[in-house]
Amino acid sequence: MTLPKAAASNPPLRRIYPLLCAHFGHRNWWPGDTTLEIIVGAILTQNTAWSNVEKAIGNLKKQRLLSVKRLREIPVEELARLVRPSGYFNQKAKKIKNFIAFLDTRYAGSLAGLRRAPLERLRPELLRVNGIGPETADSILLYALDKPVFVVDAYTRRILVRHYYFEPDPSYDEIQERFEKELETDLDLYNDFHAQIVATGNRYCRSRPRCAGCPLEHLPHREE
DNA sequence: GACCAGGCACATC
DNA sequence: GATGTGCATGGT
Repeated sequence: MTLPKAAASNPPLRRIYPLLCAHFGHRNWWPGDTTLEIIVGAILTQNTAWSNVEKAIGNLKKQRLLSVKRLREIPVEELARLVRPSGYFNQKAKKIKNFIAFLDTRYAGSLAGLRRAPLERLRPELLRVNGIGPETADSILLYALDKPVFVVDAYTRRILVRHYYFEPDPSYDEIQERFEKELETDLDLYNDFHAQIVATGNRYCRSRPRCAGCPLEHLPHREE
């Protein structure tokens, strides 16, 4: 693996965290109150701005739908209507239903049972649910179920590539493996580090970056 | 009006 | 295995 010379002067990955944390403060993530709300939010936020997800979650809360029982009973068309503001609403309604069906089949509909299962078993199971890919699975595992997996998202990829930690188009697994290898296995660190990355992405490193003031501004970075 | 946002599945080569 | 496409709303 060859990286440009600029990468040589980069601090190790784990040193990025304190830089971000000093800037944004401890984030105390995920934005959601219950296990189920976090799981639903993880599905609804796929390729979607969080502000839109909030509207959809608000609709679900208003209808008291954030329970396994109510989500099991509601017709998928009705669910789609309620999550409409989050975009891809037909697909996302199905995905939520798919998760509930998985929970019913494998864990007798019990979130507590799900939470008790070991990570090594849970991750492959979640990835087999249609509509749950690596990021959604890992968000559920880390933020809803307190399992120590590092979540990789578009911001993670964009920021690390821009600062020469990876060549363009790194794979999900490649990025995740590197974080998990170079960091202590620590739930709170995984939780807050990813939250810091999202804060950085939202504020400074969207597809059209605004680097001025970014806590990583002084690191070597690719142009454009 | 164009572009973008905390993906994923599926078709095709 | 790599690449392309559909899915869709709401903010800038």
